[in-house]
Amino acid sequence: MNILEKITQHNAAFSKSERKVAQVILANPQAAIHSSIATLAKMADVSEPTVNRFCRRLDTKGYPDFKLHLAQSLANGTPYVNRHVEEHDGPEEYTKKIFESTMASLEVARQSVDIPTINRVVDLLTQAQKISFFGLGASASVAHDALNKFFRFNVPVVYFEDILMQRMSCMNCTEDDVVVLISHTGRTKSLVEIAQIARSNDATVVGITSKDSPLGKECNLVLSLDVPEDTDMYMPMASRIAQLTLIDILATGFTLRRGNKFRENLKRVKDTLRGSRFDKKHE
Amino acid sequence: MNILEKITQHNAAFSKSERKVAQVILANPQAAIHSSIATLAKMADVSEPTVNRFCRRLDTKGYPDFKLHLAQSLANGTPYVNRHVEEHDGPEEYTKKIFESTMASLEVARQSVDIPTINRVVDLLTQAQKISFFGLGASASVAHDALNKFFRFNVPVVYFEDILMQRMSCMNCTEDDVVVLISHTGRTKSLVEIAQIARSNDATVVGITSKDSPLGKECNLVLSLDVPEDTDMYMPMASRIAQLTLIDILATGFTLRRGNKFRENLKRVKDTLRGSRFDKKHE
DNA sequence: CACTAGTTGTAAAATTACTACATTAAGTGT
DNA sequence: ACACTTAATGTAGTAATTTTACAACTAGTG
Repeated sequence: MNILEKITQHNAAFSKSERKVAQVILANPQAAIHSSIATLAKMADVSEPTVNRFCRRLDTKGYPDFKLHLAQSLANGTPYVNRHVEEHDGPEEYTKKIFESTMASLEVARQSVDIPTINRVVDLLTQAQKISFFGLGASASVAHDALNKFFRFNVPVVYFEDILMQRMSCMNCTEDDVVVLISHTGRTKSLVEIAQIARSNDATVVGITSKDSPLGKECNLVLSLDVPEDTDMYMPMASRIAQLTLIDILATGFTLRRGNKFRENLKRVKDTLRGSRFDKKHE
Repeated sequence: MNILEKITQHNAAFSKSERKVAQVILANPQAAIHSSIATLAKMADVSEPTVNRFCRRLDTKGYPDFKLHLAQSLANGTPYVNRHVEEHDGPEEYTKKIFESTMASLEVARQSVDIPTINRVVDLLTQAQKISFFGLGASASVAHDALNKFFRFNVPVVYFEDILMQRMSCMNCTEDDVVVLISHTGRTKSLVEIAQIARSNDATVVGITSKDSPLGKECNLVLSLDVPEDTDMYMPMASRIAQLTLIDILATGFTLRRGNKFRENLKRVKDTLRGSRFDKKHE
C-alpha cells in the first residue's frame, strides 16, 4: 500500500535509470511531490519518459497519479514501520524506532485479533467463579498486570509467579474456574503442563499465545496475536505490549458487560487509594 | 492543516460557484483527486477557472497542488485518535477503540519524551553497581517487567512489591546505585518517601513519573510522559503501556552502550531457556 | 560479429492547467 | 428605476506539463 515501501521492495526489478529515479525520490520525497516530471528527471539525470516508466512500473497511471500516491504515503505522519534498531543508532534514533515499531506491532495485532473469541472470553470471565492469570518470564509481568486490573472488579483473582504454586492452584480448579495462560511462543513446558492440569479438573483454559503452539493446542480458547517479535534484541518487547493491550480489552469488555452500577464499584476502589496519595493541588 | 476541514470552515467566504465546487469535492473527495480540472468543473457545473480560483482561495498553488493536499488529507485514514469507549459498544468497537487510543497515547508519549534525559538515564544505568525498580499498583507490573529485562544483562537488579522491602533496600543504597521509581501520578506517598530515603543514601533516583509531581521533585532525574489517561474506566491503561515502552527504550540504550560482545551475552541467556521449552518443529 | 531483447532518449502530440480579457450579475447611490 | 461600480463567472487562447511513438543505444547470446 505504502508507495515508499513499494519502491524499496521493488528495487531489484528496476533498471539502472529507474533506480536513479528511485534514489532521488527516496532521498527527498517531500521535494518530489512538488516537482514536475521535468525537474525530477533533471535531478535524477534521466529523461522524462524514464520517470514516467518508473511511475507505471509501480502500478500508477502516470506521473501525476504517482505523486498522489506519494503524497498519501507521506501524509501518514509517520507510517509506523517496524524498523530495527541499528548498532550505531543514537538515543534519538532508537527512541523513535522503538516507539514506532511498538505502534506498528499494535497495528498488526489489531488486525490479527479475533473479535468473536474476545467476546467469548469476556463471556467466560464474567461468569467465572475464580480467574487465574499465569505467565513466566516476560509474560509474568503481563499476568501481574492482569491481576491488578481484575482485582479491582471484586472477583476472586489468582496470580503466582512460582511454578509450583501455579500447579497447586490449578489442581484445585473446578469447572467454574477460568485459567488464563500467557506465553508469546506457547512453547514453555511448565505452562503446557499447567494447562493440562487445569483442563483435567474441568476448568476453562484460555491461552494468550500463538495458535498452533503446544500450549495453544491444550487450551479451550486461544487469543492469538500475530505480532512479529524483533529477535535482534533477544528480548520480548512488542509481543508483551500487545498482550497487555489485550488484557485492557478483556478488562474493558468485562466492565461493560457488568454494566453501569458495577463501574461505580471501580470508582470506589480508586477512591480508596486517595489516602495513600498526596492531594493534587488544583482540584 | 486538513484541507477537507478547511473547506467546510471556509464555506462562508466562498462565492456561489465556489460553493458548488466545494460541495462536489466534499461529496466525493476520492473521485475529485482522480479527476482533471475539466471533469471536476463539469461535475460542479462551473467553468475551469472557477475551480482554479477555488483552489487558490484555499492557499494552494493551483489545481494540482490542491489535489496533493486533498490526497494527503484523505490518506490519514485512521488518525489514531483517543476515542473513549461507550456504554453500548460491542466487542468490535471497544477492541478497535482501545487499540487506537493506545497507539494515540504512544504517539503523544513519543513527542513528549525528552531525549537528552533518556541518554542521561542510560548513562547512569550502565554505570550503576545495582539497579532497583520500584512501583506500586499498576506500576508494579512495569517495575516487574523492567526487572525481567535488566536481569538479562547480568547486572544486579532489585525489584520488590512490598513497601517495607523497598524501604529496606533503599536504606542500603550507596552512591553507585540507581533507583528507578515508577508512578503515573507521582503522588503515591510511600514512593515519595522511598525516593527520599534513597537520596539520603546518595543513590541516584530516576523517576518515570509526572514532572511536577511530589515524586518528580524528589528525583535526580525525571523521565516524564505526558500521556492522557482515560479516567472513564478508572484503570491505568495507556500510561502503563507508555512506561513499558520507555523501559524498552532504556534497555535498548543499555545494550547499545554495552556494545556487540555484550549482546552475545543476551543470546546466551535466551539459549538457556531452550531446555524449558518445546522445540519449534521447523528449525 | 551479428542478432536480439531490453533500455534509454528525442521530438512531437495530447492533455491539462492557467491567464487575459470579455461578459454577466449584484449591489449602491442618485 | 437607472446609471455606475464592483465582484463574479465564463470564453478562448496560451503556456505548461505529461504522454506517446519511434529511433538510438547497450548488453547479453549464439
